Parts: sequence; C-alpha cells; structure tokens
Amino acid sequence: MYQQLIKFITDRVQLNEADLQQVLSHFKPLDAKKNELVGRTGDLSRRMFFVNKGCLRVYFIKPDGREATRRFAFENTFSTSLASFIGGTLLKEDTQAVEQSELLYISREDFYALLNTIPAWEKFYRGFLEHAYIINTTRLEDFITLNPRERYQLLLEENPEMVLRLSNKLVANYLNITQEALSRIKSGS
Amino acid sequence: MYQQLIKFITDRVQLNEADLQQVLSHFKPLDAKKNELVGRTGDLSRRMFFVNKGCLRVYFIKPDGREATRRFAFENTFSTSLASFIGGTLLKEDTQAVEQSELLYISREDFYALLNTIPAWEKFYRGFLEHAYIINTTRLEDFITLNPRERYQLLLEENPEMVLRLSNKLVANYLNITQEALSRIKSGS
DNA sequence: TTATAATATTGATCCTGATCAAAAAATCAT
DNA sequence: ATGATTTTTTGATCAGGATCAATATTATAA
Repeated sequence: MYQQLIKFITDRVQLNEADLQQVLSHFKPLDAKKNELVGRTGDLSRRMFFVNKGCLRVYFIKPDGREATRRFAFENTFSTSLASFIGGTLLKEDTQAVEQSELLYISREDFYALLNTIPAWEKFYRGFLEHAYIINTTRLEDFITLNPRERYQLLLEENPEMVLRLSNKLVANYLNITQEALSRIKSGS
Repeated sequence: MYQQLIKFITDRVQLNEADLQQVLSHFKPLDAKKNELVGRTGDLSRRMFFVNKGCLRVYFIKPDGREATRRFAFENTFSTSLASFIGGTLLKEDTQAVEQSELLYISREDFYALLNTIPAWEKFYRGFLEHAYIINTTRLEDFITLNPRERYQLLLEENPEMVLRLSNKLVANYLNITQEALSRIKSGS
C-alpha cells in the first residue's frame, strides 16, 4: 500500500525512519471509481494525492463553460490543485479519476505542519515545486512555439502513454484543440 | 543600495541579524545599460537578480528565430532564468535590461549554499517558488482561455505599468501576438 | 445481447489573427 | 539639429483551426 510512496520519497530526499513514519502516518488511502471527482471546484478540502494506480486529471471550467485540462497524473506521481493548495484558497479546479484509481492523500494542513517539523520534508516540497515549475514552463513554451500538429507530435514522442491510455477527447482537451482537429491530425490529413 | 532588498526579504521571512547579513554578503551590485544582456543563452553563469531600479526582460529564441518573452521584472522583484537556475544547466534564455537598470545579484552556487545553512532562506525560496508557480499557471491559463484582445485588456487592468512603460513591440511579444495586431487592438478596431 | 449514450470521423464553411507591404511617426546617434 | 534607424500604423490577403452538421464507431449498462 505504501511501498510506492516510500520509494518515491526516499528516492528524492534523505530522512530517518522516525521522520519517514511520521510523514507516512498522515497519508490515507482513497479508492476512486472511474470518472469520480476526488476534488471539486469550491471545495474547502485541499489534498495532495499520490497515485498508486490509475490516473487523475485536473481541469477547470473556462468562462465559456467548457473544460480545460491542466494535467494528468499517472502512477507514482503526486498531484494536487496546486494554486489552491499553496494559497489555502477554495479549490478552483476539479480533480477527476479518469480510470478506477487507488490513491493516497494528505491534507493541506498536515502537509504544511510537516514542513515545520521535518526539514527533509521542506526539501522534498522544494523539489516538488521546482519540478512543477519546470513542467509548467515547458508547457507554456510549447503553447507559445508550437501549432496543434506539432504539440501532438511532441506529446507522442515524449509522453506516448497519454496518447495510448486516454481518449482522443481528453488528449485533444489537454492540447487545447478540438476533437475534430486531433482526429484529422492523427489521420495525417 | 541594499535597503530595498532587505525590506523584500524581511517582509517575507523572519531571520536574525547575523543570518540576514550572511545572506546579504553574497549579493553584488551590477549596473546595466539600456538593452544590455546580463545573461545570455549558453552562459554557465546563472544568477538570481534583484531589481533595485529599471526593468529586466527574460526571453528565448523560438525555432523560427524569433524572440518570445517569458516575463518582465520591474523594481523590487527577483528574476532569473529559473529553469536553468533550478537544474544547474546552461542558460536557455537571455536576460536583457530593458531600461538602464541597477541590480543586485547572487550566484546560483551561493544561493544554494545558503539553503543548507540558513533554514529561513529555504523558507524564502519556497515562497519564491510558490509565487513563480502561481504566476506561471495563471499565464498559461490566460493563453488557453483568452484571445489576443482579451489578453491585452487583462494586462491593462492587472498590470498597467507594463503597457505604460514598455514599447508596443515588447508588449505584443509578451502577449504572443504581432505588433500589427496589438496596434489594431489599441485603436479599438 | 441489445439499446443507448458517448466518442470519433469526415465534410463544408467561417473567422481570427498572421503575413506581406508601404507609409507615418518616433527615437536615437552624431 | 539632422539624418538614420526603429517603431507604429494602416491596408490587403491568406491560412489554420474552429464551428456546425451528419454519420460511423465504440463503450456502457440493463
């Protein structure tokens, strides 16, 4: 149950057994059915999820009422609605289990408390933030420099799992193009 | 010289006088003429800048040879080519003084060394990363949800200084639209 | 299995913002 | 101050991807 999480943490930061147990004690398991929302816009409950199995999708609703996907999180990754997690504000995004998923989560309160008691956890969070920043910057750069076809081809090269595992609808949404456009791109026309 | 920097730091994190002096001792002044590059793509020297006066612009060159602006940093803000600063890699962006500028900078090596010796500095950096993440996420969201006219209007509301202080060319580049398009937007056509 | 809904494909048309081009205005250097 | 360069404006045309619409395919549930 906690093996993947333990490996994820200890691969990134050094901490003694007591501290590790202290950290783990705040993580609770959560099973989610396919399409279930484990976080909803407006919720006060902000959680950091670790995906043991399955896939999470974070998305928000655009002013025109349509959805826009922020990211997908597959096995062995952390995911949260980070802006709200950081700011302690109401959730501004939904988090959806795209597949039946097995999750572990820690509340924002517990997470931040650990930052003050376990220096290694502060380091861990720093690494998480640095990584999140890089991912985000790269994604922004891709939107600025690439057209839809190029964005799809890059995704296929760098993240084939997303294309293989997710529906066209979701992939198109992630790329910020229409299903029709993605269909045409895939058929090579 | 260091007053603005001291205020910036002490507004965000608590640290004793000795630690503060220890931090400040690593910051060196740098004056930059208008249009001077204080960081160049390919450089090994990665610095975190604090803008006492003036304005920095971080940009990269797109595959088609054109520039794309990542951000502007006016007075009393930190700025760096963050992806390279984090990763310790060669710079992938230029940093340009858009106006004659008075800067303070700290090297990546000194910055990271402080993280290990001064816990408050780790907190300070955490805050910086959290803020950078939020800014970046918001910017990505704006690109996904808004058209050029809407992006300009939002900039005008939320950051009028940019529009007032920078040339149309730079503002257009930041918004990822052509000068012609911005000119037409401004004239309300 | 069958009915129903959701997703994917294909075609026709439209619209926004890019591109190309030229003139006007502003800025800069000597 | 004056000439040279850069920036801004304005006009005409073009193209990529959205939209609308209809059909085909796949997935889901009873």
